[in-house]
Formats: sequence, structure tokens, C-alpha cells
Amino acid sequence: MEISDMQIFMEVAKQGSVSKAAEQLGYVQSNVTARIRSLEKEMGRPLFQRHRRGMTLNPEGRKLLVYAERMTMLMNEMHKAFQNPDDPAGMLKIGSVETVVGLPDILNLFYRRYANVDISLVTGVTESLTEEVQQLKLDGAFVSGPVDVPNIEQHVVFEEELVLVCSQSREELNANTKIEQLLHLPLLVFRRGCGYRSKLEKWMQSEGVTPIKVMEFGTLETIIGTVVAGLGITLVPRAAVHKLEREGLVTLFSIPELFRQVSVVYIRRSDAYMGEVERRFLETITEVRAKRLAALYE
DNA sequence: CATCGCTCTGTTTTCACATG
DNA sequence: CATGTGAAAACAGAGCGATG
Repeated sequence: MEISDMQIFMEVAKQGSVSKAAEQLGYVQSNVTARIRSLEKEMGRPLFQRHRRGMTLNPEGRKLLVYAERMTMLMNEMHKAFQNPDDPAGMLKIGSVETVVGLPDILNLFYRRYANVDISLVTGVTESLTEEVQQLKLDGAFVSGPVDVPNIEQHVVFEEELVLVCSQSREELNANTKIEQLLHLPLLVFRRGCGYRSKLEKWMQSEGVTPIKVMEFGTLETIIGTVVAGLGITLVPRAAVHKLEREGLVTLFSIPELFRQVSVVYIRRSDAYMGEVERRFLETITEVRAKRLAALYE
């Protein structure tokens, strides 16, 4: 048995089809079939249930899957462990929510220092990114915290203050308009699973307000753009919109303390081996955080 | 999806020969 | 004689395309 057999096995299990797995892995179907068969022979029992639309894991197969995952994890760990600590190289797969204001600083610094590391960055919402980190599809992710998920460790990156954003200026609004009244305007939010959105929903719930209209968007730019156009309100970190406020395009309102504070945390699987690349990345995060904190007290 | 016959490639074994 | 070296032969297995 080879580690490649485990990769083939996992792919077939995932795809539920030998043909699809073969396509994914760049092998020919017959080869994948043979490898699965030899694996079954070695285990002395079938691992899949065959049917006309493909094959699915049987209980024995599911048992093997646990070991297969452990093996590949160990394999990755081994490669990371033997990396040259002076010149880390490789790939770092990370995810981030849309609104991490300080992310460019972190990436910039990291890129300049470790040119041999490729970073792939995907964006998503807290919930989906956390799931991907848990499934080891991502090495880590910047999400809004704190998260409370087993097997996940978190490192605080930034503390952010959420503000309510609307396009009317204070003068336009009635002098005694209360912030709570703004909640009756249409809400512009990220898709479900976003940390800011759930804060907003909690706040509204505590006010006993149900939104008249909720519009979902995929990116921060479109949300802000739509708010500027006067179509509704949203809740985002102050730093993400302070420029627009200076330009007079939006007005920001502080929200009750209970819901105001969010932290951006970097999460990773706590039981995953930390390679040199990831260690340096965390180091960079801490450094940028320290710089930002220092700047605050200047 | 499974099987077959085939090629290609890398590994292991074997053997002749050289060296101290 | 034990040990090392290099080339050739044998073997194993990965992968392919065709086919049932």
C-alpha cells in the first residue's frame, strides 16, 4: 500500500465515482479501479458498495477513511517538518472574510519577507471558512470572532468597532431620530453565516425589530456602494468606511456597546502540525497587530 | 465499472570482475 | 577470501487504451 492509494481511495469516496475520481486525479479510470481493487484485496473485504450510478463507501470503507485522512495529515506534517527554517517555502492556503481591514498590511509584509511562499486567499463568510479550516481544506482563516468550535484555536488579530452606516447626513435626519429608528430601513448584508450579519440580527432581535427588507450581497464594495446610493443601511467595521465618512458620503452611528465590539481572529485546526511557513505567518500577524496597537496610542 | 494485454519505468537480483 | 562495483537480466507495478 502506498500513500497514493490513500489519495485515490479518498477521492473515490468523495466523488462517489471511479470515473470522476480518475478525472480529478489525472489518472485513467482503469487504473483507479485496479488500485481500489488491490486495496480491497489487501484489506480482505470490500470497501465500497457498487451501483449503477457509481460507488459509495460501505461501513468498512468509512472505517478506512478515518485512517486515510490521518495518514495524509501525517504526510503533510512530515513535509512541513523537514522544511528549511531559514527559507520557508511552499503554499499557504488561507481564507478571509471580506472586511479584514488590516489584511493587506499582513500580506504585504509577509510577501516581502518570504518570497518563496505562495499564498492562496479565498474569501467567504465566517461560518463557511471555519468549516473549511476544520476540514483542513484551508490552513487558516481570518474570521470574525470569537468562534467557539471544537478543534479550532484562535489568535486575535484586530479588534474592530462595528458602526451603523447610512447615507443621510445628520442634518437631513430629524434631530431626535434615534439610532434604533434607522433599523427600519432596508438592511444590506452579506450572505448567511457572516459574523457581522449575525451581530446585526442579534441587536435587532433585542430591539424587537424585524427588518422590512433584507438584501444580500457578495462583496463589501457592493454593500457600501448601495448604502451610498441611499438604498439602506449596514453594519461594518469603522475602519472599512472611515474614508467615506471623511468624504461626506456616509454617516456613521455608534451602536450599543453590547453589540459594538467584534474581533478578527486567525483560526486554525489546533491539532494540525504547524509548519515553518505557518509559524512565520502567525509571527507576521502578531507583528502587524503590535504595530497597529502602537499607532493607536501615538 | 471491470478486465485484458500491452508498454514503460524503476527496482532488485545476479554475475563477472576488480581490489585490498 | 571478503568486499565492492558496474552492467545485464529479471521482475514488479503503474498506467494506458480497447473492450465487454
